[in-house]
Amino acid sequence: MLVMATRKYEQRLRAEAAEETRRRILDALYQRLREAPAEPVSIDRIAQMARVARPTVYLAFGSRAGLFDAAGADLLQRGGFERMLQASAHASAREGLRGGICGVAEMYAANRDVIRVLSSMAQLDAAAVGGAVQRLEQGRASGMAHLAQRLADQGALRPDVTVDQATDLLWLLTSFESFDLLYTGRKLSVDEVARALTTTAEHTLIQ
Amino acid sequence: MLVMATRKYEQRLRAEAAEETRRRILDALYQRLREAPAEPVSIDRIAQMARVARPTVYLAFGSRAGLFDAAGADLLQRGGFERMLQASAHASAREGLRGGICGVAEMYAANRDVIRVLSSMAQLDAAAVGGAVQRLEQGRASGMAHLAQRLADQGALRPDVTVDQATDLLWLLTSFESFDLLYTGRKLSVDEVARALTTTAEHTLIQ
DNA sequence: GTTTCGCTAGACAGTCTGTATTTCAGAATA
DNA sequence: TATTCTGAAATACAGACTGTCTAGCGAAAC
Repeated sequence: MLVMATRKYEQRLRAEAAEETRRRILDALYQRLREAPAEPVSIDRIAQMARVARPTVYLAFGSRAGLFDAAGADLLQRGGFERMLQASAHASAREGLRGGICGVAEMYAANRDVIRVLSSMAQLDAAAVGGAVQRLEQGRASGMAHLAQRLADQGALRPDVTVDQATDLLWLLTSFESFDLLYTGRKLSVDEVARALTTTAEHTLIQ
Repeated sequence: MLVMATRKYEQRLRAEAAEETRRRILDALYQRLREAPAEPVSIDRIAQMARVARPTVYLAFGSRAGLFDAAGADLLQRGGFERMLQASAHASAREGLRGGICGVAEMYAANRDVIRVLSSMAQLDAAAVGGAVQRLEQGRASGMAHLAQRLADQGALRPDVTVDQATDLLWLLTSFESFDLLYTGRKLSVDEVARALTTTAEHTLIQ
């Protein structure tokens, strides 16, 4: 009791089981958001769907915000964010523009309902989603500034457009909100959305 | 008791008092949203700020959703929605395009924080804001379809742009989300936002 | 003076979050 | 196999919020 001989545990199976519990909870959240994206989400409901006790959710994610934060990070990792950045880093900045817009459109479409809720929650209550959304948007902001600079360096920008102005418009056109206004609001297909956004960017920025 | 002789009441002062109570509550809501746009809103808090008992809010607006619905309607009525529609109905469709975009930008800027919360709430929980946001968006949708048609009729559209495509882009560029991505997200001034959106619309749609 | 009505005050049920406590089953070790 | 550790369940609790109900006050309307 007084002196406890510390053992070294490897806990392979246990860590795996814990990880699998986290996955079940995250998947339950995704499922819930997909089947009812415009309804409030209760932790209790998510726990039931994951066949887990409610306190287990807090054990695994710390808080409600932690759960949504983890969902955002999970999306970032598995949702094709890498592929998107890669597409926008094409040697030709013009090609990078096309690839980047197509990339975000596909990424947004693949997880539309989940991103919809995360975005809106972040707007409504900054603390409610942890930092996941901010991190994603931060990455997008610097990515677009970089792309605008490369367009300028390669002489692709219209002469009456500054790098800052190009960054602003790219920021707008690659946002989830822009995508969703056309995809959900106007019922366009992913391809049609990508085409509309690309055409707009090219007409306004490229000479 | 059994037979109640119904009197005719004029209730001038009383109706005025009731109307003034509604106003106080709405103004308290606006104030709260402006001073803390990214925090959850409790009815109790709003009632205290309006120096009114909590049940009075329910008496005046029926429910939480009713309150937000009324706020949306109030914005529609007083927020310059009329002026905006008027501006986009200029004889020249080209001028209507410019005026419409400037009009929405000013309207959005005047009540940015309130519209921000109403929009996000509508996305997260359709029932939480009544029909106010849907009605506003419905009006904007038909307005933009109308404007696109007039641009086509007056031969102002690029030959490679259909009326539907023009409607889609106008829908995107006149949205609150587009405005706010530039205004709050990129810290542009109202004029700069209006100019960016107008330039984009003209380069992409107008020949 | 009497009636009416907007509003207050207080209490209540129900739902949600977040936390603490106890307990169990099974994995990790010896 | 026996022991120890630990992820998770079960339960209960405090606190905040919504929405509703009651009783009652005070002032306007008659």
